[in-house]
Amino acid sequence: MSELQPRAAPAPLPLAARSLPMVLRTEIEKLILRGELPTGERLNENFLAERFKVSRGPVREAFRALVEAGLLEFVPNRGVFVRQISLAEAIATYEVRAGVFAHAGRLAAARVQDGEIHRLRSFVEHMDECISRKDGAGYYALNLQLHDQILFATRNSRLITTYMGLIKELHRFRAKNIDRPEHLRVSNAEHAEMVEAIAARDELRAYEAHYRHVMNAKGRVLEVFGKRDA
Amino acid sequence: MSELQPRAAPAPLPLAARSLPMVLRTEIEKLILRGELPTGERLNENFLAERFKVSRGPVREAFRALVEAGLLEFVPNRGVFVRQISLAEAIATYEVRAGVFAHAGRLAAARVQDGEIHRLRSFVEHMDECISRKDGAGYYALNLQLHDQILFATRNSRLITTYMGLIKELHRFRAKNIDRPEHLRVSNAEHAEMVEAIAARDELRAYEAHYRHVMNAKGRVLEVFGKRDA
DNA sequence: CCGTATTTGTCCGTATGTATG
DNA sequence: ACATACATACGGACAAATACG
Repeated sequence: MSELQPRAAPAPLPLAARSLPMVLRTEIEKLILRGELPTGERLNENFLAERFKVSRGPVREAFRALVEAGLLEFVPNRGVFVRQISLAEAIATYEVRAGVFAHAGRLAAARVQDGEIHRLRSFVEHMDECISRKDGAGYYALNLQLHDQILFATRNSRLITTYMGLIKELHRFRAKNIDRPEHLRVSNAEHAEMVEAIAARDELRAYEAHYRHVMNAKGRVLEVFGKRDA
Repeated sequence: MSELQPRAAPAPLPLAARSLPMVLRTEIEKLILRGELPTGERLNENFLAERFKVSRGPVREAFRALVEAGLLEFVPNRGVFVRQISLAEAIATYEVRAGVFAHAGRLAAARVQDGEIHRLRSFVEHMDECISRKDGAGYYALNLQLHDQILFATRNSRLITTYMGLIKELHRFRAKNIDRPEHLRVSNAEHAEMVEAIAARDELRAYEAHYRHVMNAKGRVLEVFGKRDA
């Protein structure tokens, strides 16, 4: 065990405790979600294997997982591509997301704890302040936290993973309307209604509020992408 | 030949992307869903590779996909196991399924076509006849078709894949209460309400009817499995 | 249209880690 | 507890398919 170093690992990758394919799966997912791998781009097995200093086997296994997750597309004998989701597919996915998130709102209304209500309301207030300050990045970050807090209030981890899976597929269509203050005001008004419905523990009202919130977001995406994409 | 694509992304979408790992993924999934591979069982790479007359590489890739789909569980340096979903996890998944299926009912009510309504009603009638005949297998088959028909009426393929993914995870808890006629009568009464709500194109009524149907199924599962599983 | 280079698909060997007597 | 047997983990080699000049 002294000088023998089977995998001394110059390690450009954060060697997690998990297996190599799992680490690669996570790392490649990050590259996709951050947009460093453009949609439609083909992923070269050799290139990624060399970049992560591993062989092609683990890379291929990571690919299979990401295909199943809907982030990559597989074409036999040609390779995998960063999934180029069409506007029609995005609309369909937004609809599913609306149903899931509306359900999350319903469950949150049924199960939210008193302390959480205060946190939810403070998120909305701080987001209003971000709008006044024209702090789009701050709004975006708080927006993610608010949604996470609502999901957490459902006490249903399977619901959370389902929702997250849908979100990831839509990465290409997200955060494009940060710089539209009028959208932000409308969006945060919806947040306020969602939170108050949860606070009132009114399940159906929360369901409807969350449903409309995502469906309106779908409409805003259509405005932005509707003309130039099919 | 008109214009060529610049970078040739997912070119001609191969309707059946058949590669060896994909075939194996499907075959192993069938084995799991049919119960030929008991839950909790460890899957030996060599055994499966020899059984399908391939090497271990494609088998491992198929494993990764099925892990991502939630059908297998992965333990580093030990292998993959047929996922042993706990009752608590099953309850959580049933809740998600309820939200998704309720949403399907809502969309179906909004988009169903006249011809489909007749088919939906005839399914319910034939299922009633199956109950009278004590034909559990026939009821089960029609039940699947009814659910498929409702999902199809949503015109949202992403919703269908999401729902199917949830169903597969619950395979272990399904079709256990076929031999309970009293459950069947209740279940089909719920079907009738679902179909009539869709026929009336009443979105919220359809939402509630479908929601209750799955939640009641969750309750019936709890009755059967509640005592002996945690 | 053909030949060449590149990439994917598959298989196998070796090392490491785990279970077991 | 130790040694042995066995399964997984990863890398690498060869074959097949595709892309390109």
